[in-house]
Amino acid sequence: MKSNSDDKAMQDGFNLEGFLPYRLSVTSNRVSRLFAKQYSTQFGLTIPEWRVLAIIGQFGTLSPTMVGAYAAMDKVKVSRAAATLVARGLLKQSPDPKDGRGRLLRLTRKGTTVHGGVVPLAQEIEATLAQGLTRAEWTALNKVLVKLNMHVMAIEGPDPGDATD
Amino acid sequence: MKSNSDDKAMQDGFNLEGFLPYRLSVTSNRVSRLFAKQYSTQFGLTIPEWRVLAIIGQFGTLSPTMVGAYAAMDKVKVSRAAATLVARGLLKQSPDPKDGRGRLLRLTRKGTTVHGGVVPLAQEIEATLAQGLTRAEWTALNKVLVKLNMHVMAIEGPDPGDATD
DNA sequence: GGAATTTGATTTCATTTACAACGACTCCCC
DNA sequence: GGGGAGTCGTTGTAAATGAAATCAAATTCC
Repeated sequence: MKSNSDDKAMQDGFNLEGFLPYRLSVTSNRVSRLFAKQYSTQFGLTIPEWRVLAIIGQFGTLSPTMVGAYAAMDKVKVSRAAATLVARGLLKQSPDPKDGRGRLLRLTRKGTTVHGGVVPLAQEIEATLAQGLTRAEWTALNKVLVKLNMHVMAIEGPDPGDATD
Repeated sequence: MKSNSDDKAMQDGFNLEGFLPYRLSVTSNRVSRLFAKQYSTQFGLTIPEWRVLAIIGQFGTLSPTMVGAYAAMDKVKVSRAAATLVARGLLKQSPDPKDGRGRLLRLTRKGTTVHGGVVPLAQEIEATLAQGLTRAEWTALNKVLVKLNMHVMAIEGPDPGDATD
């Protein structure tokens, strides 16, 4: 892999490498791939699926809409992820007695077991990632991401849901 | 949108909100959406397309492989983005005289013009983003993302290409 | 020098995804 | 209490994506 560093480079001041949105995308995708691979091989779960599982494990019985709100996923993705989790016996879906349109999602016994295995894996991967940064960098990164996210939300206006992966 | 904060929450110590890979994904996707919308409406370009355009604008004549290396895109995506850019007359593709398998991509006159419009838009959007953070936070974010990216590369092993969006 | 392997780029195919339409139901208001 | 508007969740469809197959040309190794 040879580079033609001088040919025409830097003719204008633009440099993709130093372009933050690009960096953000590349790093995020790389991290997501790492997770996706782990969850896929160890539990046969996609990222949307494990997010739904994590949220319901954390908050208990929830409507799909609530799951989407907590997990920053649009309703289509929640619906399909929930459908496959139900099909695999990890989630139970029942009608909402308070609202004929709504559904309620909760973990089955099996789902609880899987959730119990999934959370430690997430924390383990996160710990591996954290080893690449100092503690100060890590907490700063988290804080700045939240701040940037809120800023973009303010610019972009209302929320279409989130999280491509 | 009412919350059931106490029902069952925090039964274990896991909290998606504070989970860095999740934060990274959500913020990255939101930023990408913002860019995608701007490029789509103002230039009719997708993100892969504008990346290819930006890279070739920056470095001059390049092979698709090189474009992929600089832009962190896998070769399929480069190939398709290049094909549509060629079809729209922004790029010219020619055989590589040095290597019968290779191709060379360069900007057409029209492509140069569009590139000249695309870069300022990118910088403008970036500037808007930057307003949400202090200068120190901004540079720190960039640096930490690079560091994290390198760490994950080391863990994950060889590079399959990148950048979903 | 010629078979076997490797590499650059494209194409094919199965999967994933987003967008829009839909059916079912609730809410609001006259 | 009945009609219109809005909401919840699912499904259909068209585009985007990635993995593997393919094709052509170069490189390697007897």
